[in-house]
Amino acid sequence: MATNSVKSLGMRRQPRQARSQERVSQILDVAERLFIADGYNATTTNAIASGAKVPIGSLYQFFPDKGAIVGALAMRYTEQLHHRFMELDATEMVSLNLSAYVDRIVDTTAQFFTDYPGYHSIFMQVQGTISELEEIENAADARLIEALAISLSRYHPGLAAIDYEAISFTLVKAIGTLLWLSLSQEQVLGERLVVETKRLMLSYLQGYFESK
Amino acid sequence: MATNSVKSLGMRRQPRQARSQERVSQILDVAERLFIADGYNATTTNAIASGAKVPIGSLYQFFPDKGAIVGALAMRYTEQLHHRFMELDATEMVSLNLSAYVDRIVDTTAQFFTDYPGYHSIFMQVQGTISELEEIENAADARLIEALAISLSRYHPGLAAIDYEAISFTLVKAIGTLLWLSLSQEQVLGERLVVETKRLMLSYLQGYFESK
Amino acid sequence: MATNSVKSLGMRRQPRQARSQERVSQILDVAERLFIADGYNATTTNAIASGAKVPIGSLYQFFPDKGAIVGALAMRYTEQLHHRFMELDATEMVSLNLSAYVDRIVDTTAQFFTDYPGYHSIFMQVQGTISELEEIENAADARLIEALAISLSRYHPGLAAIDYEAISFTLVKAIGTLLWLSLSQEQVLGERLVVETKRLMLSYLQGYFESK
Amino acid sequence: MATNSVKSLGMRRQPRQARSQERVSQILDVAERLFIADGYNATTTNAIASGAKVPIGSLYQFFPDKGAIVGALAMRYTEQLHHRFMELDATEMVSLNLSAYVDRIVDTTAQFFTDYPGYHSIFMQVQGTISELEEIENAADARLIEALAISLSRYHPGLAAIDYEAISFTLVKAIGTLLWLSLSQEQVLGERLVVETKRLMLSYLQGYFESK
DNA sequence: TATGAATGAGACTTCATTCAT
DNA sequence: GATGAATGAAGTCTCATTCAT
Repeated sequence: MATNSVKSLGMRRQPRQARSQERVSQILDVAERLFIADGYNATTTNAIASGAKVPIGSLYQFFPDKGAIVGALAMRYTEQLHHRFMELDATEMVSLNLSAYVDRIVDTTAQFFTDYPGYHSIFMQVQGTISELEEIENAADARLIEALAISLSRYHPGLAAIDYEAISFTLVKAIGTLLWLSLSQEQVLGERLVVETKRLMLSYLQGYFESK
Repeated sequence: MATNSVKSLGMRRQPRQARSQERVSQILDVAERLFIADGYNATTTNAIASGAKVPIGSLYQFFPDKGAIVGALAMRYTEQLHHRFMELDATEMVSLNLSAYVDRIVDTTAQFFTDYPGYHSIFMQVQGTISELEEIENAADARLIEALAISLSRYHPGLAAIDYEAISFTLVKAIGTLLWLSLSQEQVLGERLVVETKRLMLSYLQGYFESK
Repeated sequence: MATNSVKSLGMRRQPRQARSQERVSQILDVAERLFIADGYNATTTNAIASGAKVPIGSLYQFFPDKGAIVGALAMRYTEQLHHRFMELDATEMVSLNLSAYVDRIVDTTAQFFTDYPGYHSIFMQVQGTISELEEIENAADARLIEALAISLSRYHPGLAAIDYEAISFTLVKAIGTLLWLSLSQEQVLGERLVVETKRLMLSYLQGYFESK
Repeated sequence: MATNSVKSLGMRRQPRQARSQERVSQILDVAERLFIADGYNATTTNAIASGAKVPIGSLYQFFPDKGAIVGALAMRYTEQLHHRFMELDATEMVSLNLSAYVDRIVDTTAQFFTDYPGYHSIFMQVQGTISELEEIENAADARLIEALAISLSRYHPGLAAIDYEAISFTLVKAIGTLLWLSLSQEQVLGERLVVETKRLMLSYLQGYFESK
């Protein structure tokens, strides 16, 4: 029944023209907003299309199905994450003391969640429902984990690669959860949560870096 | 899986008779399984009913709507959590050294997630979608957080109440996420994740308890 | 499937005991109220039963099905109508002039509709849906029509029986509609409508009675 | 039955293309037939859709819900009524004597009910059940009443506007009921009822017009 | 290529009625 | 006889996706 048998991982057609790219962007923006506001299932593809002022038919020219929209959203987040960490990496992190290093990372991540509130909220909802997502999402986090692992190994060399991986995985997931939660808490608790997140990360890294 | 009693809150009728309680349990067991396997939205009330060998009409005699089923599931988890921590509390935790104390808590939590794999998986999916859930889930976690706060204050007195709260909140959420993730990882990474979780918690608590 | 194959026209079991009669009365009172308020279909038999504080099982011991409740309601109206007209008949109507005679009849009818606002409202909704009703309702109106025919023939003899019938039919239906409508109109229009109803009836009868 | 255009008010989408208009007409025709035959509540939207050979989804593209179908039916009747009375108005009614004038009006109305047997039958059933209907239906009758009031004031000037309104209201409702009933009576009684309706109207108007 | 009307499987839920206790 | 939990057919309406124009 589907004329398109290629289960593309992302989009059906790579938009090459300016207008198309704009449209895809519009669609993703609207989808993100609606997914956050109403939930993934309550958001209809028609609502996304009309919200983005794009004919539903056109939407399906860019995305093979509803899941692909979340997929593309995931890709977009991944790009952003990558971008942010490249920026972070450009600074002279190595010269910082551990506390400052931790601050930088946590603050950057917190900022990311503030800028992209859908990152967690959307993907949590879709967990296990959309098979295509698994790969993308894991990819997104994996990239982040890898970037952190590299940063850690640069900041404090000497551990095994597997250790950097494990530490990075643990931190990315724990920090991600805590900072995401901090957003939905009332002011005071939210801020305290950021402080605790830093303390958690700092203590953890100290255990690895300063135990000799 | 469990034939314990379930407190209402969204339930239409309190099942008083043995047969009814069994049915409700059946429904919840099947619902849990399907929610985990297919996701909340992909799971139909009819599938739950037929899976539990209960007429759909009967299902709706116990639960006003689909959301109430997740609600009841949440309550059931809450009961279990409470139960587990009461058991833990009964042991002489205070006499343990910090490392052993942490081990106990993490292992207990890990066991809980193994026994109730739906705890995280289901609730993450429904985040923000089901309003009635919010309260239940928050209540569930709040209870857990409070229990941990009390345990911590007993184990190592001297901090302000607000600090125990913050530490407990941080730990419950971080540990919850990490242990939940450990379940879906391959053997080796999964086990390593448990180790890291303990290390994370231990370092963090040491920072609070051993800094003088 | 039905253990009771006797499609009784009214009730399943004639309540002989005081408590039963009271219960039937309760049921009909509640049913009337709900039918008017929510409409026939939106009113559930369970709502009627619980409103009347009668177990649903008992309700079905008095009434074979939902339709029978409307049927019984119709019967009750019929009785009342009959009763009212017997009372009216007892007075010395013959001695009144035509205008006073008309006033009496219209006012009595208006009073009846005020006392039993369900009379029209319920039966209109059910038109054609409940076959058993047809007979009852027709019977109800037929009885009224016959009573008016007799009254008219007494008041002004000399016409053929068929004429009294036709006149009475015409009047009962026209007056019924107008007075029923007058109830749902705002004060002023409602009262005017009663006046016009009298005028309509008076003119019509004058055309028959005073044309010589 | 009629392929005329239908004004929105409860319609989801204004059908602009010929095919759509035809579909809407089809839906309304079938709905009318089923509502009359089985009653409003016993008629399912699926039955209407399949009867009209229109997918259920398409039906719901034109009508937001079941009630809107009755609403559209009401609008269609209103259009027809207006049309008929415009035609009647075009003739030289003023030159007729009262008896002929009454004949014209009653015959026209009788013809309308014959052509649109659903007019009364359907709306009586739904009285008070469908809120959106109230406005439409009242509008339909109101338009008819106003048209008659104008006709009366032209035919026999000299009364107050309020009187024409009251007379017209009274006549429209009374005549409507009687002629509608005449349709469901056996031949002889039906014809007699039309005669009586004319007599009723004539006497009533004579009382107003010839009383000096 | 772009559009948006059309499609129909299927979701959730209700409620008249029964019958085991 | 009295009770009310149990039943499941059936109703209304949604929405992801297609395809004729």
